[in-house]
Amino acid sequence: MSDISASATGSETKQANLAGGASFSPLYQQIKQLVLRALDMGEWKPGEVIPSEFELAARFQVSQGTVRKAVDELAAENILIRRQGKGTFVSTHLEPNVRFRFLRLAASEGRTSPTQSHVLSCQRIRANAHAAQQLDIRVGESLVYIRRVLTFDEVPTVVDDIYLPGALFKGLTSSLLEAHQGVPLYGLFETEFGVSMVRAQEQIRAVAASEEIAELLSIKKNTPLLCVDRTSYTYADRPVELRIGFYLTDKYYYRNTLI
Amino acid sequence: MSDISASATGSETKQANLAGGASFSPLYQQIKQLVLRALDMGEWKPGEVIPSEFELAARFQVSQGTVRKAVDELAAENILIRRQGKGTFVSTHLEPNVRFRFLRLAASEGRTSPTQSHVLSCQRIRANAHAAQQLDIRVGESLVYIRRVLTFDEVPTVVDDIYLPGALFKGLTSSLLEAHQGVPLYGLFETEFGVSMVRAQEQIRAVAASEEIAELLSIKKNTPLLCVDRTSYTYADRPVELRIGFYLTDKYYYRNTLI
DNA sequence: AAGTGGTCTAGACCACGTT
DNA sequence: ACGTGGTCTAGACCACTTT
Repeated sequence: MSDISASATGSETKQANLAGGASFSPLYQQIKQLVLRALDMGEWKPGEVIPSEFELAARFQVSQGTVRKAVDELAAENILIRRQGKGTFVSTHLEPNVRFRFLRLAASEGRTSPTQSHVLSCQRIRANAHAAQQLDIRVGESLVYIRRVLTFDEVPTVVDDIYLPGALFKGLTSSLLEAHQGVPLYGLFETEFGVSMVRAQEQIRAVAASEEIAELLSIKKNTPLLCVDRTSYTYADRPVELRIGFYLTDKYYYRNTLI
Repeated sequence: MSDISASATGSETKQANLAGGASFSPLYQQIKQLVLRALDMGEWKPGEVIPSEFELAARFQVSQGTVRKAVDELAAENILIRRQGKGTFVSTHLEPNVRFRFLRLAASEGRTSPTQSHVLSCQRIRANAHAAQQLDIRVGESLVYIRRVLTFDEVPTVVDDIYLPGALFKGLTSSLLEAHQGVPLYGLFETEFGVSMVRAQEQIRAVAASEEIAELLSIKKNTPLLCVDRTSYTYADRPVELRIGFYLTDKYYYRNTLI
């Protein structure tokens, strides 16, 4: 990124001819990466305003239009939120409107009443090979393991098994989770641990409910469930969460838009 | 859209103050709608080039930058494809790279070999209440009903039940489908019937395989399957296909990216 | 009134593909 | 050499929010 330095005047074009030689990328992509890096370093926290387009333009020595294009992409990825007249803000999982950004279950009919979350377990374990690979850590390193049940409209509907790198989530305990009842997990991760989930990849299968899961959802063994395998990433595209969810889909369904 | 008429000179701004009064929308959104309308009218067919940005700018009496923004959005929605040096093309389901744009099943391990499609049924039926509502037609109107099985790597994996408005798909018969073996259905719909699927909405559940479906997939009854309920839309956002898919997910999974 | 993002325009040059 | 999309800049005005 060291090629963002010289200033341009008049209509002199500043095409991004990198010094390194290896990879080329347009200026606005470089700006985007710089903004992402600043977000990753915690320079601006979720919910806060970032500097105006002109301030960023001055800081990075480019025109406002170039900053705009970088911010446009980050806004399209829900990482930033523009608010006309007010500024551009860092997205947060605590805002009511994007609270369930990553929960794709919708009701077959009618409303979705307030969701309830019950934590059944929160303990430290050691990473097995699969978790280590997915989370880009070493086998045997510390993990936080959380099991919880989500209840929609009084009906237990989701069992989540969540695995987090212990190094990033020091001090995450049952009592901390209990102390933040009603706060979405991803919101708590943001405020308490400075870890923002920005993107996730899911793999979905149909499975038969095990005895264990069936009991938690008050259903019969072998009831068909969605098994949703999720890996979540931060600003810097590092994987920081592994989550296996079992979704009961008789009253709710997983919705998706293909484009 | 009648407010796209007067020409602007110099730095005189042409903000989109509509005549109708009801709804306002930025110029580039109006251009986008005009392009969509042209696509819907079949002015440019899938695979063809559309006019250059400057030509479109002249046609709609706006600057090239405004056309660019409209085309940008359409390209982001995979409706148009930009090719530097060549032009902007209408997307098609026949291109190898986007052939399986709407099929989200990926292999758990390794490759996905050529998919085989076997049509089991293709007949005219009358729309029931549900289909009529979803497809925005009247109960009792003619539908084309197709049942087919998709086979991946020699393993029957998907059963699709497809419902199409008869009025749009006159002449769609088993023999026509057989005559186009190897061509994806959506590709055939484009070339033979001028119907382009541009967007789709899916609702996913886990279900137990019925006797009937189990037999088609060579599995045991009650095996858990993904049930994927899809409604597909054209350029003008009219629903033109209803599809219920049953996916066997022991070797394949449904993948999804959350942003 | 001042500051922010939102839109629109115009012109320059670059990279790619075709002729 | 030419035409296409891709990038970058600069300046104008609009709409919204806060002071």
